[in-house]
Amino acid sequence: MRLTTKGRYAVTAMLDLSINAGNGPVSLNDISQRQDISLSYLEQLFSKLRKKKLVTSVRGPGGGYQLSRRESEIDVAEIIEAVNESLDTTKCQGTGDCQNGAICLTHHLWQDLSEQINSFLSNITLADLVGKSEINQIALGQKQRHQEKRDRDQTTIVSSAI
Amino acid sequence: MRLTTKGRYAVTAMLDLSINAGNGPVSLNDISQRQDISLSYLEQLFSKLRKKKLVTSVRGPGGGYQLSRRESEIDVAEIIEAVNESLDTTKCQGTGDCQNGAICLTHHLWQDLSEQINSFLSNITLADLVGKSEINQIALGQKQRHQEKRDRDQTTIVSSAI
DNA sequence: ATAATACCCGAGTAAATTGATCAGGATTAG
DNA sequence: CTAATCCTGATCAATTTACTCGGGTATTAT
Repeated sequence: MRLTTKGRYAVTAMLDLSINAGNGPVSLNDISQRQDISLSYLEQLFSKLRKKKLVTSVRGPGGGYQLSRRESEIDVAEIIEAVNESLDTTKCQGTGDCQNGAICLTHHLWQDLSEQINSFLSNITLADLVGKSEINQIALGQKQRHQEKRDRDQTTIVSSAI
Repeated sequence: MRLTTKGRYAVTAMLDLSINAGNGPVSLNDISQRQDISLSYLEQLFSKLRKKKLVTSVRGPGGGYQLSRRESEIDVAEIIEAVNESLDTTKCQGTGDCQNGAICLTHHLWQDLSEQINSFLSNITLADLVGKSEINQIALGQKQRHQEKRDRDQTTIVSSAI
């Protein structure tokens, strides 16, 4: 098992998408700024999320990404799996041939752990996360900082045009 | 978080130690053969386990390693942590400064998951694992194959001495 | 039409980690 | 003394991560 920045970024970005939906598609540029994730890296992650049909894309100006299902029907486990991070903790990926063909001493332990992790994460949907007050608090702060940055950039453009 | 062969090997080796204790110290050579783990790699892992006081060592012929506490007082979580695999899944290692100083959108999610994993693994001791019938079955097969290998090696030595 | 916006795609890369090997010491039982 | 065993450190190939770069292509606003 491996749970690194990759899976965390994917979940974070999907959550950002949920929270900031409502005004049409959300661009990766906005997510990149709000969540502090490199744009190119986001593109790679969303390519996988799109292939796994978790999001749909709209090209061109005003375009971006949208959730392809309702928030309540996308759980955290499938987002992590979509970006290729396996939640399985066994050596043999569950097959049971961990020690040259035979089962290893600790196979059952890892299998049980994998089930625990999986049931925990697949029972949490984006809707659950969006419903949490702490998360909305954090998101609010991020939106404000993002808006301020936009304003600054705008000022820069105007002043450089003078 | 990272749960790879390293942590699995450590738990497997400690379990082997529990099962095959009783006739004095267990040598890494035996564990290596029974569990199919490279001897040098085992040495690296046991160096860490010793520093974390989970095992004690006896040098010289007939030497090996022993558990430094009772089986019922060593849990799986501490074995994994002893070999440097953190069970924490947050980006910030729990501090809460995940996004340049501020807390990130998904901090609480990963914190909850980490607690789940930790409480699961720290509630399982070596004694619990040794008590499972499946595990003893597997261990029995490993002991037999190990004994057979010993016999073969012995024959080889004898015949080469002729 | 044209330019701007945004998605799309593949190659490349530094740093870290993993799992392993090798070479040598130190310690102790027989 | 000698063999078994622990102990230590160096080194290594392979893999992965998180990221950058350089180019596309589709769509829309002007």
